[in-house]
Amino acid sequence: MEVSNFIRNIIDEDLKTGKHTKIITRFPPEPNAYLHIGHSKSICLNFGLARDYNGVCHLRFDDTNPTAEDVEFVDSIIEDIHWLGFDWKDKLFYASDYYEKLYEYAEILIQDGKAFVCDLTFEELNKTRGTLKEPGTNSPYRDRSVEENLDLFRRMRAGEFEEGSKTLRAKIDMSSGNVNMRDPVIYRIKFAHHHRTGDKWCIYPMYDYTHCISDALEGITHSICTLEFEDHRPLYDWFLDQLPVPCHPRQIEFARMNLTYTVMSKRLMLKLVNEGYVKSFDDPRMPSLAGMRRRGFTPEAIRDFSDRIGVAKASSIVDFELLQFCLRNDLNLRADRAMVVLDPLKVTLENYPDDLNEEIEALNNPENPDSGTRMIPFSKEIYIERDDFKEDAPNKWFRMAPGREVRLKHAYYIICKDVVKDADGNITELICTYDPESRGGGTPDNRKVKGTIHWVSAIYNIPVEVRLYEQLFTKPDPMDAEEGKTWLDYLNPESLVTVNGFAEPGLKNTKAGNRYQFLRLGYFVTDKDSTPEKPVFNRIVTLKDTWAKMEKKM
RNA sequence: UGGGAUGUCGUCUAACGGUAGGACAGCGGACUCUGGCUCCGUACGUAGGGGUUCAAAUCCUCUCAUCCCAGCCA
Repeated sequence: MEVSNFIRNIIDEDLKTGKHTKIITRFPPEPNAYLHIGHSKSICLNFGLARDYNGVCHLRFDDTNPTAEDVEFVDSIIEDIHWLGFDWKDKLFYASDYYEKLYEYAEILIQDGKAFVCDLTFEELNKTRGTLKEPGTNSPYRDRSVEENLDLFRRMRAGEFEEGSKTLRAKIDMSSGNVNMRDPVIYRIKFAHHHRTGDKWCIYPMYDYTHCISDALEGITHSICTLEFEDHRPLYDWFLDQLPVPCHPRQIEFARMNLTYTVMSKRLMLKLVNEGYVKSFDDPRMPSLAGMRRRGFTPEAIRDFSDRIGVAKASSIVDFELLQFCLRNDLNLRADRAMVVLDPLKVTLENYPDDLNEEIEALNNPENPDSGTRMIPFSKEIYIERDDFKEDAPNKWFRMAPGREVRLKHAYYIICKDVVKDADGNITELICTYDPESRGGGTPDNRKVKGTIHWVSAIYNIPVEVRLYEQLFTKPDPMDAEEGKTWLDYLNPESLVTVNGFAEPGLKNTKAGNRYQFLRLGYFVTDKDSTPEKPVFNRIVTLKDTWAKMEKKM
């Protein structure tokens, strides 16, 4: 699809004026958490730009805080981005690759009198920083000599000082309205083991200092980040202006994505897992890419979704319905159909020969002529969906009801003659007749039937477990809680309903990751818990249900 | 008088002084061996006031609303 947005306008202009002849973007995750659907916007944006403009997108891990980061996350992030369909070839970088260069630049800053070693404690520093409305005050260590600063900084690196006892700070302006400019810390002491550099360093550079220089070292042309970094841009530019860096990338901010019925912060996702509201980080209800992957969402649908939501600077919350649309749109063309009954009601065809065993041919996917056909066993006793029968049916109902004729998908027309009930009045069975002339779903007299329902043989079927997933929350914006409530009060108790159903036998050897449309029910994916003895399916998304909508209005 | 940003159909987004367009959702209909898909039709919007201009979503101005910032996190 064609996309137009303010970032592309900027790039078009830069290419037109000759500011750049080629663009380089980057996706810079910190390896301290799993990726979620919100990240996919940034991933699709950065890699998509590189793809469309014939440029390059780097993957760079922003690993400057060893106490939070771990290889576990670099591995999962790499897996997720690849799964989404993007690749960076040999352009895989780590901010930690630049530690030595970053250190050299810091000495330059000191030599130029633009950075100083500060002995203020954490609390003291906070006190002198001022508030949002009041300016801060200069550190008493601000005017140390270049020689002293250099000596102290080198000794910081050498490990002579305790954690927290000293920092290296940029000398900018303690009275700036932008608190980021109030002599920000650029190095802190941490005696921590880094997942890549090991114990080589005991001082680590801060984000603001590291990010802009990393961008410059990699020749990034457009450094695209989210809105909350807008306040940091003056600092980004300040560092690059002070230092002899190879280029000065342009930072551009866009609004991060929010999605209805979803929480996306790392903290909240962690709580959902740790406190058992979901089973794991790849629980199919989680907004993590791992969860969505297990849920059966396709990378194609997520990329399409990314294109459709666009990019802008106004904060927004996207309807989850759009993602569902993208999913159905993609799956409709690709998922083979299958018949599964989740809530069985037995139907006996009284005029069907006792000893007849037929196989019915069925189209795998009417949207895809190449998908071929399969055979489904038919028998005198079958199961239909309990919902598809109504004893007192309204006029507009054209599924099964006493005396009404319906079509069994791919098979025969049947008419309900009798309803069998137990002592409590529950319907236990339907006695029907079938029209042998209607085999394959049509009759010589071209008789029309309004309703077509799905079914499985009551004899030749396999039991399957089906996990019906819905939104994790009942409120579009769970964070917008009423008085006295929290987001956890809006957890949907029915976000997972597990049912045991019956499927056509062909599903026996399904493999994890296979996707299907269970006719009239929705799209499903085989879960990794699946075995040949007991296939397990996750519902990806339901089909649109016009009848349910009509029923609601009645 | 801290600083920074943002306001366009219900939602997301386009327009770069010249017909406010698209998508999802909604509504109505056609088609259909899935009440799916597809197709057709339809309703709905420039936060508010003032100004500049032949012409303003777009430029100026005031107001209002919302979001972000006081980690040795990113």
